[in-house]
Amino acid sequence: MRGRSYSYSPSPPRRYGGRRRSPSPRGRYGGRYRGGRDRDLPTSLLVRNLAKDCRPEDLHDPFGQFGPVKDVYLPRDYYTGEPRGFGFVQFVDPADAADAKYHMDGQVLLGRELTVVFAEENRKKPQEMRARERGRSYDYRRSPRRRSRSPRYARTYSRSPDYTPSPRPRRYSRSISPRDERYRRRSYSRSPYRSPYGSRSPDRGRSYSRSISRSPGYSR
DNA sequence: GTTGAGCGTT
Repeated sequence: MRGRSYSYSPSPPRRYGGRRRSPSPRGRYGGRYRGGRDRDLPTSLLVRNLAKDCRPEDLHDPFGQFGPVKDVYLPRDYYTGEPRGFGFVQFVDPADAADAKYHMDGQVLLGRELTVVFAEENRKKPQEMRARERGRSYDYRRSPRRRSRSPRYARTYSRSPDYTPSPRPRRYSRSISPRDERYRRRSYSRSPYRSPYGSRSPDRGRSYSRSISRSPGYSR
């Protein structure tokens, strides 16, 4: 239980300044980094001002001209499913990312001027976002699904042409669902599908089901 | 090996 041990971080985490957005127009990677270490350069670009109907393909295509794109991800609202209007394009080579940023920044895509910057923050995990849900509007949790039945379908990322969406035959997904949250409030292990009394077919053999649950009143 | 609820949505 180390919770958040950032004391052990030998590398000083780059301070993003909290909420204050760093007004670095040039950014620290304005030009070519003469350190020689390319790995230090970010490979993820944050593309802002995307059209609502912008798809990962639309980004992957133009951005891919500068180099192999590792991944394109368009975050969407988890509850409403609406596109947030920005996306991430990750390159394999940071040099390509810098090049793409330079060239694509200001370009018009789908009638919108793109704003490309380097992704500063690291990727966020769902668990991290879950904590964020507290700060969010409370009303949003009431209607989590707007487009699909499950948020799983809300994903709009294209990673690979052959990406397998993790076809889990398991129907009882333990995944955290905005709706599922309500269930966890009260019971932890209780399955909503199974009632303690399990009256699945009350019409049929009701006395029968009873006998299964308990001894048929046979000798106490 | 990774993370799909990624920060900058009008």
